[in-house]
Amino acid sequence: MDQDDDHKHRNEVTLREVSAAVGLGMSTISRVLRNHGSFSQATRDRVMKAVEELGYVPNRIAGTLASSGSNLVGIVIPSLHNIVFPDLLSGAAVTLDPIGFQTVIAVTDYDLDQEQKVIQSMLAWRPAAFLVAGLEHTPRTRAMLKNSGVRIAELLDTDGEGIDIVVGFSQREAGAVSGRHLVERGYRRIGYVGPQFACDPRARKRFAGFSEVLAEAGASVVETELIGRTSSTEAGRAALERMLARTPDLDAVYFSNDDFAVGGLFHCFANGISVPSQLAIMGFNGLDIGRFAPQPLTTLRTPRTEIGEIGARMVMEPGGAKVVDVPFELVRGATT
Amino acid sequence: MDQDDDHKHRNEVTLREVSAAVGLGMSTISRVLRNHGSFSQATRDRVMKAVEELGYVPNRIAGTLASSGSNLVGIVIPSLHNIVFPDLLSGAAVTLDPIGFQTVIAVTDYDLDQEQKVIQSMLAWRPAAFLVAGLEHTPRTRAMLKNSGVRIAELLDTDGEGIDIVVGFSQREAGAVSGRHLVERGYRRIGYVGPQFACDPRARKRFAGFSEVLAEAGASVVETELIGRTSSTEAGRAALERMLARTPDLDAVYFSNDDFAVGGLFHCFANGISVPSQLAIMGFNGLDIGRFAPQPLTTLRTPRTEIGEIGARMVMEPGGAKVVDVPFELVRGATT
DNA sequence: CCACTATTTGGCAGCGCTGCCAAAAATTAC
DNA sequence: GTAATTTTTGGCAGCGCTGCCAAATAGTGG
Repeated sequence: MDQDDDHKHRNEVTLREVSAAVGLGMSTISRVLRNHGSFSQATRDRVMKAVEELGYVPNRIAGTLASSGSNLVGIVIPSLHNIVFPDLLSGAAVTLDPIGFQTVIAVTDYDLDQEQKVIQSMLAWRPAAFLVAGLEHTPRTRAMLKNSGVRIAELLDTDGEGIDIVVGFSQREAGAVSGRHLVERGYRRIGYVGPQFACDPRARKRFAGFSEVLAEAGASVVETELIGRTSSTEAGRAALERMLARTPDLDAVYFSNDDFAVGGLFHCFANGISVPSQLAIMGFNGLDIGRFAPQPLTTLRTPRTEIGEIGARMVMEPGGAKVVDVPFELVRGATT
Repeated sequence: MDQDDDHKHRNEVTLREVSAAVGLGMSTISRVLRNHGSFSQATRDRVMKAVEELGYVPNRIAGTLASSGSNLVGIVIPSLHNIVFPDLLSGAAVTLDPIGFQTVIAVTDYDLDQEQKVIQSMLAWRPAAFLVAGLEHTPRTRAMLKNSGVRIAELLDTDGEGIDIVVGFSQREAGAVSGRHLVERGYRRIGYVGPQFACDPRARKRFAGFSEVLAEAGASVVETELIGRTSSTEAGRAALERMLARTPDLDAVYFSNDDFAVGGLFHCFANGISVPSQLAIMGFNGLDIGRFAPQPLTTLRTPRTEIGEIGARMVMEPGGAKVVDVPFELVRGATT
């Protein structure tokens, strides 16, 4: 029918219209709008008035094409359902908002092929910079990123080779610190609950550091439960239940994140298992939910907001490749 | 100097380069890449090969400018720290991803002026559509959105006048249903914990529906605790503690969301208050955390993922303004 | 009052791509 | 074989803006 002809030539107000209305050249209007170059105060007022009246909205697509430089920053994260990533975004926003940069967020669902796809389509918008969670990428992703010439920061993890800027902490070391804590407190028969390793390379690294420390101390990871996609209370609760059914004499369980750990804690409450005397529980991330549980959870507080903020800052600043280590902190609660 | 020349002319591969390499006109390359119009299989192969070899990444900025139609969908939400909104995004992604649309997410922090700002700057990128949480906007926002001619869906709330498409449920009615549940189960001295009303208009509407039902039943909201920004366990826990200190003889508390409610539950566990015999607790949203708590939380499961999905679908389809009501469901747990 | 320097303005090319239409090549019909 | 199609390809204008430079205007000093 005819719903299509507004598709073509919307009666969009363009610079030309504003220019005609004010009786000044397009370049002048453009300078005023960007507050760049020189013009008189009188001109400025007239332009602003016309812009207001006509409801002119600058077209950044045209602007960017002409000036080759967008105000877009691509952010690539595996999920929004793990609080870590919204926190990362908030941190980045602290840096980016005041300087007028806009974030374009893409979610990969912990899938490197999906990551490649979203990065490719973001690249088509020629972002000024990229923030990407993690160091693991397909070779093709890495190549695209390198060739693009776009500044890129990889966040959260420092165990590995980065493309340009890397901001995070050693996941391996975080796992090791957790393991050391449990060992020092005398736990020996320890279980582990975490996501499928294929899904989350950072969890895998933590587990590696963790089990290595245990081995050195003559303890060991007696039981392992690997959970599919979700980062949920349910999964943690069910995992602990299954694990205890198989091996009732565990004395501690290390959960790959606080959501799982809280699920575990719930299982204990619901089944009269006393924590930590019968079973100790340790989480990871330092979430609010764990901190204010009836028994505060022992966990590792990760500096995710700072990582977002620092990553964004570094990617916007000139300067070469760098690695920044942002420290985490072990928080002893009442569950170990 | 010449430091300018890499700024200006990155050695970007453009259609022209590909065209030269293949020995075909630019239009042909363009058609192949968009799989639009006709070309021979041989041509397609040659083009794809050259694209691969040169590492050509199409420039959508130019493409969009030329064709006036972007593949961007703007999504505006108040926060990422309340699971409701990531769920909304996931729902929208279900619709949008397969048809090749890219989401640009902006967060307003429950601030309508901020919302206006982000919508204005998104508009500069001429998105194909907008999804916005809530019906409350500044007059200016509403005007911009209307004049833009961009298709827009307002999500989550149907109590009020929408701009174009509205997908959600009646927040008022949700509050009323919750109130009715508590009244029917015999609770009379009831407290309410929720965010500052100024922050969250949807919570305000629920509260209105809730307290109206109570009033009709001769019960009433005896105590109210309003919480600042966060949607956190801590806030809920502290609020309940303060509330009970003032008014120990409450028999039920309605929390504006499950995060608060879980905080409340934690307070009860930690202080030996037995739920629901001493104090009943009701939440809102149907989060995983509440469902798998030691005592499953009574709550109202909200269809946020579906709302995102339906909203996105409607905004992409032709057709006039519509309101879609997506039903919620009361889930009776063990806390009332 | 004029030469001379700041300040403000306008014109034009072109960013990289797509839509349109016409030209060329391949295919079919007679 | 040629005429009539159909399929494939190329050329060109222009999307709305910005960068560059030249033109106009205002301001200064002698």
